[in-house]
Amino acid sequence: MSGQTRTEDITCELRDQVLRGQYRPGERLPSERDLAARFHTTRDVARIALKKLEQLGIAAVEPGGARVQPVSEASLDVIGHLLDLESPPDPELVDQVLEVVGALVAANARMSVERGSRDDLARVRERIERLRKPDLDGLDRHHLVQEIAHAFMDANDNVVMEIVRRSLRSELFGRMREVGVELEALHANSGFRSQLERSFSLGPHVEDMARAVEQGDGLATYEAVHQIWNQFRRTVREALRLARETRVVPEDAP
Amino acid sequence: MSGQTRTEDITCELRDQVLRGQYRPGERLPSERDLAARFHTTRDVARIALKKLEQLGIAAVEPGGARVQPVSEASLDVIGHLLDLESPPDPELVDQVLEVVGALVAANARMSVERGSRDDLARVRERIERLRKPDLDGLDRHHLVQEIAHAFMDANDNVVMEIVRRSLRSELFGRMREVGVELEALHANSGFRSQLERSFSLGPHVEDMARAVEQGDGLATYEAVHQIWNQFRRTVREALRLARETRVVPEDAP
DNA sequence: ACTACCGGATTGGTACGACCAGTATCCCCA
DNA sequence: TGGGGATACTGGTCGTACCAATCCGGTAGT
Repeated sequence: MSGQTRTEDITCELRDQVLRGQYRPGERLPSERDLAARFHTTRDVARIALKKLEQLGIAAVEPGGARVQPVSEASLDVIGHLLDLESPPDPELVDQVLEVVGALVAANARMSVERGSRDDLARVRERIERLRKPDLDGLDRHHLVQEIAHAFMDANDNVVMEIVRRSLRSELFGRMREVGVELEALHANSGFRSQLERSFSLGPHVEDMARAVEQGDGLATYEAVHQIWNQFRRTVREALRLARETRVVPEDAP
Repeated sequence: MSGQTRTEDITCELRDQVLRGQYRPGERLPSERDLAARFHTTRDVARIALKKLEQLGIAAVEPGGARVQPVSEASLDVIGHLLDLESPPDPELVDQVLEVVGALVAANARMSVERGSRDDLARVRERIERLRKPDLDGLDRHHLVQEIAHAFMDANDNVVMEIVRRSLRSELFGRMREVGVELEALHANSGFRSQLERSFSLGPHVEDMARAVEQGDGLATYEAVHQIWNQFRRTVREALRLARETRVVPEDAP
C-alpha cells in the first residue's frame, strides 16, 4: 500500500531489510512462494521484486534460492537507498560520497582549466567572483561551492563521469536539500552560526583558486579545489553530526 | 539459446539494440505481448526483460508502453555493456572510463600518503621499487602501473569508492585482459614495440612519485600519479586505435 | 563413527490463460 | 477545425501447472 505497485512494496521492504543488515551475506532470502504468501500476492510479484534486488547487486537469485551478496558487490544505485535508511543520513556515508565526488570535481576542475572552453571557464569565473565577496555567510558559501563544483563538471562531456556524477548527485544532493534545511535550521541558531562560520572559513583557498584559474594553472586549481572541497566535507560532516544529535532529542522527549 | 535463460536472451537483444542507438530516446519499445510473440515465449519472460532494462536505467516502463531513456540517465552498469558492443572496445569510451578511474586513483594515492597505514604504504613502495627498475619493457610498466593503482585504492576503505571502482574495474579491466592480449600481440610486432616504448616512457614521473611517497608529500604524489596515469591513458588509447585498425583488415579481406 | 551417495522436498524458470486500471489513439460529431 | 468519447492497447496482477536444478536429510557402505 505504501508504494505505487505491490512489486515496489515487496522490493522496498526486502531491500531495506537487506541493507539494514538483517540478512548475512550468503544467507538465503525467503523463496518466491514464501514472499507471495506473506504479502498476499502472487509469485510473479515476488519474482520481480527478487529480480530487482538481483539487479541492485545485493542478491544473487538462482535455482535453489536467492542469497544476499556483500555490500561491496552492490550497484552504485544502492548508495541512495543506504542514505535513505536514516534521516538525517549517516554522516560517515555522506562523507564517503563527498570524497568520491570531490575527487571527480577536482579532476574536472583541472581539466577545465587546462582544456576547457572559454564559455565554461567564464561560467566558473563568474561564480568564483561571487564566492570572493567578503559579505557571505557560511550557508551562502556552501551553496556557491556546490555551484562551482557543478560548473566545473559541466565543462566535461565524459559520459562515464556524467553517469557517476548523476548517480551520486541525484541520490546525495537530492537529499542535500534536506541537509540544506538542516543547515538552515541550525543556521538560525546563533550558536551554530558562529560554529559554521568558524569551521567553513575557506581562508586563502578561494584567492588561490581564482588566481590559478586566471593563470591556467591546472595543478594549482586542483589543489585549491581539493582544499576547498575538504573544508566543505568537514563542515557537512559536522553539520550532519549536530543535526543528528539535535534530531534525536524530540524522539526521546515524552 | 545464447544465454542461460530466455529472459537473458531477450534482455541482451533489447539492451544491445537500445545501446546501439536503434531506438531514439523517448521512442516506444515493443510491448510485452509483442516481445513474447517475437521470441516465442510468454509475457512473463518479456516482462522480466523489460524490467531489467528499466533497472539499467535505459528504459522507463509504465502503463501505455515502455520508452527508452537517454544514455545520461542510465546506470553505471551499462558501461560494461557499452564496452562490449565492439571488440576491441571503443577507444573513446575506454579513455573516458580511464579518466574517471584516474581521478579516483590519484585521490586515493594522495590519501594513502597522507593518512594511509604503514602496511598499505609498504605495499605501494614495493611496487614502486619494481617500477623503478630500468630493464622493464612497456608492457611490464603497464601492468605495474595497474598494480600500483590497485594498491593505492586498496588502502582506502571507502564503500562508495569501492563500488565505483569495482563497477568500472570488473567491466573495464575484465576487458583490459583482451586489451592486454592486443597489447601483447602488438608488442610482438617490433614496430609497435618501439612505438610503445617511445609513447609509454614515464620519464621522471616515477622518481617523482617515489620521492613524494617517501616524503609523505600528498600533493606531489597526486601530481606524479596524475602524470603517470595520463601517460598510461594515452598509450592505451593509442594501442586500442592500432588494434582496431589492424583488426579491421581481416574483416575486409576476401 | 564417518563418509558417500541417493531420493524426496524445495526452488527458480517458464508456460498458458484471464482480468483490471490506466494510456494512447483515432474517429466521429459539433 | 477543434473537442470529446469510444476503443484498442499496455502494463500490473492473479491463478495454475510443469520442468530442471538445487538443497537437504536419511540411508547404505566403509
